[in-house]
Amino acid sequence: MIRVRFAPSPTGDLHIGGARTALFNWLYARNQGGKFILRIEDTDRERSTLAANKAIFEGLEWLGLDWDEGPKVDGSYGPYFQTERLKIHQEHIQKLIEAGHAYYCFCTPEELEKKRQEAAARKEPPKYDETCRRLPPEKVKELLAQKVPYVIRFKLEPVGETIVDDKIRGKVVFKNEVLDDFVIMKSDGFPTYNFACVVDDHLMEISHVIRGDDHLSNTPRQILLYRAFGWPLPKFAHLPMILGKDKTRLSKRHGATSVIKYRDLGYLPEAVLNYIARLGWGYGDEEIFSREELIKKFSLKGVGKTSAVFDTDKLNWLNGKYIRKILPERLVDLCEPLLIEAYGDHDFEHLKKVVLAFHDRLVLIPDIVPLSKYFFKEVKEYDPQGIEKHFKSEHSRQILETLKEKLTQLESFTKDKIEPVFKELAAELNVKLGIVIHPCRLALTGALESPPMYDVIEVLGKAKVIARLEQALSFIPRLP
RNA sequence: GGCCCCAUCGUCUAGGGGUUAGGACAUUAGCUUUUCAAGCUAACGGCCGGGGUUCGAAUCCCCGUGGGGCUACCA
Repeated sequence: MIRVRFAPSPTGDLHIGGARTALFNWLYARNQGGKFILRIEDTDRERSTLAANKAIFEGLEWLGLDWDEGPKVDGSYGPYFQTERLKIHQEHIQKLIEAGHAYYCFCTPEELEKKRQEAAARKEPPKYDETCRRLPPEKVKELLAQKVPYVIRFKLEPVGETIVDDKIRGKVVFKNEVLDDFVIMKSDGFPTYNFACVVDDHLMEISHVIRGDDHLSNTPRQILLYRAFGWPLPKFAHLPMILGKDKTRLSKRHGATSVIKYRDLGYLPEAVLNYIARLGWGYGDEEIFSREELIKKFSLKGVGKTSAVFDTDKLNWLNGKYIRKILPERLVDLCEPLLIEAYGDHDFEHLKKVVLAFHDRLVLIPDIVPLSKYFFKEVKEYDPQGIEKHFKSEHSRQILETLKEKLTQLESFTKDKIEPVFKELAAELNVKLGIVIHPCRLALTGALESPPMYDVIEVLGKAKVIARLEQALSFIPRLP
């Protein structure tokens, strides 16, 4: 049985990088018919917050990455919050101590920091000097009795090498002598990442550890722990990192990095999902993948080794693609609250027509607000360039005048009835259609660009159209 | 500093000894004679450098360079 997990630490929103890791795990599980497990690594008591927990669930849920076991979903391998597994971790730490694989260390952080600096000054690797590893048992007992704060360190034999057999990178060899006696339990009694991760992955029977590249260097330490326990190794797969424009690790400096922020900016979850799937993964020449296609086509073989730069332009393109694909009702649902917020309550049928007029031209959902302004607000001013081009020309006044008359006479105010009016007028004046349309567009919208003219006229409605033509007609004579 | 990973257009990627090095985003141009988008077409643009191996290297090997990661009582 394939069992994979996403194991974020709740110290902030779900980041793009984390979301991509979650996605690849989820895809692998779904593709292989395995289980996707969510485990919250909250052993950093200082930085973990409840709000961050919620934010992670929210991000995953928005992307539709459902987990088979984890918080809110029972499984038989719980608990899924690491801090609730404290007893389990402590028991395992005791086992290692008893087996002679771990020991108490009473060095203070200050002492360690000092030693590190000294080592750096001597240009030596800042390894732990094993002071406490050599403490006689009586001394240890004494210090424990005196309640001197301590951590537990893993007793690492600095000989031989540890090979990480990675599904993406192949065999990676680490000499054990470059490692040191790392801490497995902090002085607050909580396990460190490397320890808790190993114990939980084993107990939860995780078959594949798929995680970011930044953990590759941690893997030999973890493998040594598996060995000390006598446990079998899971398969490892280290994903390439996601970088910002400047090729450094993606962070707040690069703008929006939290998945939820992308929702708030007006991106569609399927667009974000599609985009991050293509970061580090490819499938021939294909670019657009539905969730189902992603599940069908995903494989670890398709995952590359090179880090990827997050490119907002391409995300935007995808978002536009997906917006054009979604059902009208959904687009209306997405736009309605934004329009109401900007322009107040409006008749739903009218609002619906406005939104659909822009279906082809949105990149981000909130684009609807500025684009549709003239459907909700009066036209207060005209584009200056437009005035020059379309209000000062030979026929502009006559055109608007005639349009007003002809449109006033129209019984039904629909596209198919509106179109002939323009065609006839252009023919009468012997000018191109644009000559008639441009001044009209400016008069009705104040702008140089809009959806197709007849659509705008129909949606605007007769009363507003006539009123705006009159407004323009009284404006033009006042022009210098 | 030590150790580890990585290197194809600006960006995401396909290709893994013999290809005109393919696609996508972005950019530029053209077409859509109602604008702007959308759509379509085209152009621009790349195998980090140096050594090998080979008849032949973007592809395999080594070195260099560049970028990233780890080296915490963070995960």
